[in-house]
Formats: sequence, C-alpha cells, structure tokens
Amino acid sequence: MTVKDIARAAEVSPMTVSRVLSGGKNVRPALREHVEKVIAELGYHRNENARSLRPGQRSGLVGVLITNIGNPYYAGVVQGIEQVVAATGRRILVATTNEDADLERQLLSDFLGRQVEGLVVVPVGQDAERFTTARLNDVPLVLASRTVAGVAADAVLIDDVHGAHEATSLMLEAGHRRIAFLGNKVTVSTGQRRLRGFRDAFADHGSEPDESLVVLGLQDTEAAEVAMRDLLGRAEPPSAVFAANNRISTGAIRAIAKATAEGVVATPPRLSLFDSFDFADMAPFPLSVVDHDPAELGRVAARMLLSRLDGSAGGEGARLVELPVHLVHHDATVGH
Amino acid sequence: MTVKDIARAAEVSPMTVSRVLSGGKNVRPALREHVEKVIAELGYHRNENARSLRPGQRSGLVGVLITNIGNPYYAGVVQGIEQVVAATGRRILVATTNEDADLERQLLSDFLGRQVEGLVVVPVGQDAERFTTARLNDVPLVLASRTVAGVAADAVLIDDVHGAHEATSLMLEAGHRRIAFLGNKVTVSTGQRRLRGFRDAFADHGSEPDESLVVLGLQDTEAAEVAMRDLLGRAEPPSAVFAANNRISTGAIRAIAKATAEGVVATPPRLSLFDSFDFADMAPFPLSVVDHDPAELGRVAARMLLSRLDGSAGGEGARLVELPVHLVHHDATVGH
DNA sequence: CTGTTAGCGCCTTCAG
DNA sequence: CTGAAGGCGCTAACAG
Repeated sequence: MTVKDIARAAEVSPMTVSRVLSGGKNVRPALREHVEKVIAELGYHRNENARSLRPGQRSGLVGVLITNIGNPYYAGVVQGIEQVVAATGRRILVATTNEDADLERQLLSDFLGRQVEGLVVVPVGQDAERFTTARLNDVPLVLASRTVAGVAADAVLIDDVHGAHEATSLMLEAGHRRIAFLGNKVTVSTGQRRLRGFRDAFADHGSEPDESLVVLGLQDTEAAEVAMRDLLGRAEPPSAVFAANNRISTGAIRAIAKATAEGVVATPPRLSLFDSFDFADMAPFPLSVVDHDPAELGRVAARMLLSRLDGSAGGEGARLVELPVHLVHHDATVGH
Repeated sequence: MTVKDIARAAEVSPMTVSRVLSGGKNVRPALREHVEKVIAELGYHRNENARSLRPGQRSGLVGVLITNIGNPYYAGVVQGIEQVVAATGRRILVATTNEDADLERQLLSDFLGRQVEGLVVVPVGQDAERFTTARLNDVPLVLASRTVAGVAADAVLIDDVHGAHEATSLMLEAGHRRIAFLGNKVTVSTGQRRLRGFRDAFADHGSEPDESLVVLGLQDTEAAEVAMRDLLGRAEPPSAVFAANNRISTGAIRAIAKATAEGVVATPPRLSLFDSFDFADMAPFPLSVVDHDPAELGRVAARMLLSRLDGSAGGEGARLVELPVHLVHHDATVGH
C-alpha cells in the first residue's frame, strides 16, 4: 500500500496525502481529517526507507555495535542508548561482534549501507583504520566503554584508571602487599587502563606488585574461576585480589566461595572488583566494588552522538568523557 | 556516493557496477576486479534502503519489541534472536516498550513503516486487535515469552504452568501449607499462567492456598521487597514463598536476608522462584529455581519467524512452542 | 490550498 | 557480456 492507494481512496492527489503525513500543514482541515480517516481505515504506514531516499531526509537509524548483548553490563549500555535515541524518534539497529574484529568490520559496512545516521560502538581491537571518517563516509561515531588509539572520534569511558587506583590503594593501606590482579586482554583499552591504575597505586605507595600474581587475558567467567583457584592453591596465596571486570569477578567470587567452603583457604582474600552486580551486597564475604552505571554510559554516548547529528556540537574535535566511579564497600553482614 | 560515482570512476555503466555488487555474474572477470578495486578504494557501500525499494527485494530488517532490555532476562532473549537472525544476514531493529501499551502500538507502526520483514514481540497487554494480520500488513509475527488471547500468531512460551506447579508441589510435599505467592499483573500472560500452576498444585494436593498470602501486581524489585517484608512481619508469616519472576525474586531474597539478619524471623522461609540468576548457587539460604534459558527462547522465536519468511513453514496455522523448565535446588552450602 | 513534475539510488527488463 | 530505459515510494519545487 502506497500514498497512491490512499490518494485514490480519498480522491485526492498523492501530494495531499504526503502533506497530511507530514503534519497536515497547508491542507484544508476538513480534507486533512478525511485523509487521516482513510489512512487509519486502510492501516497505511509510510515507507520510511523510500522517504529517506529523498535528499535532505534522515534515515532515523542509529547503529549500535556491542561485543555481547547477553552481558548484563552491555545490556545496560544498550538500554541507555535506546532511551535517549528513541526520544528523538530514531531507532537503533543492534548487532553483536562477539569480540571478533572481522565481524566488526563487516557489521560497520553493513550499517553504513543501511544509511545509519550515526554509530555507537564498543570496539573490539586496536585497528584505527576502520574508524576513520573516510571509511565511515563521515557518519558520526562515538566509542563507548573502550577506545582505540589514534581514532579521532568522540568517546565515553569509565574512569578506569582512577577506579582501579583507588581500590588498589585501599588494599595497600589496609596492609596488603600480595595483591593479585585478574584482568582481560590488554588489547582492550579497559584492560590496559585498569591494569595501569593498579600499577600506579603500587608506584604511588613506593612499592611494586608481585608480577607472579598478575594474570591477564581472562576472557570469561570460567577462565577467571580457574585462575583464582590456582592462585588460592599456591604455597603463598595472595591476601587480596583485584578483579578487573564483571565476568572475572563472577568467576573469582565463585572460586573463593568454593575454596573457603572446602577449607582450601582459612579466610577468603580481600576482594575488590570492577563493575557492580545484583547481589553484591549479599556476597558471602566482604567486597569492595568500583561501581558505575552502564545505562548512564549509554545515555551519555547517545547524547554525544545526537549533538553531532543536530549540529549542536559545532566543529568541535573529538571529545572524551570519563564517567566517575564510586567505591562501594559491602561488609557481608546481610543474611549471613 | 552512489553506483553512478563508481561507474564514472571505473569508466563503466552503473549497471555493470550493480552487477558486480550482486556477485559479479555476467561480468568479464577483469572488468569485475577493476570495479571491485574502485569500490574498495572509494569506500562505497550500497544503499540498502534504495535497494529494498525495488519490488521483490527484502529489507533485511527484523523488528524486536521488548519490555525492557535492561532486564538481563530480556537481554538474553535479544541475544538469542540476534544470533539466529544475523546468521541470515539480516539485522534487528530493537525498541523498548516499558510495559506501555500505547508506546507499543506506536513502535509497531514505526517498525512496519521501516519495512521490517518480521516481528518478534514481548507483548505488553491483552489487546489482540493490534496484532491482526491486517493491522500488521501481513508481516509475520512471533510472540515471545507472553501471549495475547485471540492472536493468531506463532508464539514461544516458557512452560510456566508446569514450572510453577512443580515448584509448588514440592513445597506442599515438604509439609508447607502457608505458602505465599508473589506475582506480577495477571494481564501479563506469564503472571496468569504461573499463578494457575500455583493454584493447580494446591488443587491436585486436595487443598487450597491461603488467599491472604497471594500478592499480585508487583512490577519491580522494590515493590516485591516491600511485599515480602510485610508478609514476614505478620503475626502468622508464611513458611514458604513462591516468587513468580526474576525482579520479584530479587526483592524477596533481599527482604528475607535482611529480616533474617535483623532477627525479625528466626529461620528464612523456604523460597522457590521463577527464572535463574547469576549467584543463585550462592544465596544465603536454600533456594529452588525454576530455570530456563532466555537465549534459547530468543533463538526458537527467531527460527519460527525465519521459517515464515523463507516459506518453509508453509501455510501452517499459528504454532505454539512451550519450552521446558528445569527445577534446580541450591542448598546454600557454598561459601557459608 | 491543491496538483504536476521530477528525481533520490537501485535493479529488472529489454536491446545491442 | 554490457548498456539504456523505466519505476519502486516518496516529497521538494514549482505551478495553478
């Protein structure tokens, strides 16, 4: 069904229908109502794709590229993006990269072909080339949560360095020296930044981390659980642990809980972790959480993108926002 | 940039470019390679919207309408849908209804205007009218997680009735009689179905639930926590509780843990709940979980939709799939 | 206030 | 194997 069908049924020209669809300006009220009735009766929906073909018309589409929507953290990010983008009448096209750089490139290309007005991307690797304005046909881009060195695009990050620094400092001040670091790949900027915060805290304290307790490249919960168990089983286990993201914390908590229950360790190590989770306040042992709001990250990213779309950002260069973190302590008294 | 630009740069006709873009059939290999090089050099992306304007061409878009992507359960559903849909080269358009029936209607209309090939919807209310094939312009629809009475569309549900029945029966068999039910709105089919399973279990046992312990209409975690606290504070608190979904369980667990810590109740009530969560095995008291996989629900929904799109479903009428649940018991020994 | 013309980017059909 | 013409649905620009 097209404007022509409506025009025929309402006995007007397609142009009148088009005008009614765009708000009814410059159409006699009676005629407008008549056309609106016909549209409602026939259940007609304007073809937005055809519409966006005309020059000057926007597609109303924003592309969102996330590593994994199944991760509640990124789900929160998407929620924030959707909330802000939807308020402008635009819709989001969502795809998952699964940390696959090739897939990411294909999806970027696909989204550009679908005429997205802008992109919000959680980048997989460190290839800046694919994010140049030339490659993106001048489509505005906002990097979310992670950056890519050498990309001149807006970015919203968590204040990873400070978060890790603060949490680590507190453990050092509490007298801990054998502090383990469980992190993911350093090719991911969050991994690198959180590790830097950890090391900086030691440096500022005038000491150095025990490198044998620094475990990197942990990609999922299972790997983290194995790594944590291994650490706890050593002759000299760490007295404290920093877990660098939510998947890693999940594995670490599970390993610590099991080891404690099985008597492998007498007292659980002091645990600090990045990213909060639902029952952080009810963990079976004390926890320090570097907390922040994923939905807020999504909202800020979306707003930065929209400011490029409506021109309110002017010709500003790449902007970088680092969202604050909050260190929250749970003393494991609830329910135990 | 358009095919014409490529054509000019490659010194061929737009038609030859088009042919190369569609696989290069009927183009001299040397010419094809030349055109491909120009396309790559100029970073051209075919306009999929213009392409889909031509008759017989598909838009490659599937609309997904979810009540709330921030809920990890629905995030899992979206993950499953995306996985299956992406494998066919299609993309998903995602929007959130926030349990708002009006918004749902607008979004359905918007998606139809964007030429989605199909829809996967977690419906908000019980208005069947908006889901008629006429209203949807014959765009195939799959209802996910919830149904709407009177809608002749494919649907994938969790086996809510059995799940609630089984969990309730076990509590009855363990000798519990004062069993509370914490549920959401009965206008949502899952709420209704889980309540039915609860009641049926009592009927099959030859008894009846205490209606003063049946609390409905709980929309979020906070409301559930308040309701649970209220129940525990009564002169005759329930000895067992059934929480009908993940948001409700979260509130209930928190209330129970606090009440136990504060000494309001001596022993926590026996808790059974629908939908699993990350640390179910580490809760501070025993738990029975009616578990099921949200991503699988998404995958099944997407497959049903695709079978309509490629015609492999034939002219079959509305199909209903009920995914099995698994009752899992956690005895709260880990870490406590 | 209403209608006609033309063209957005692409591809099916038909010539060559 | 390659190109020219025409139209998918829509709406600016220009009549009337």
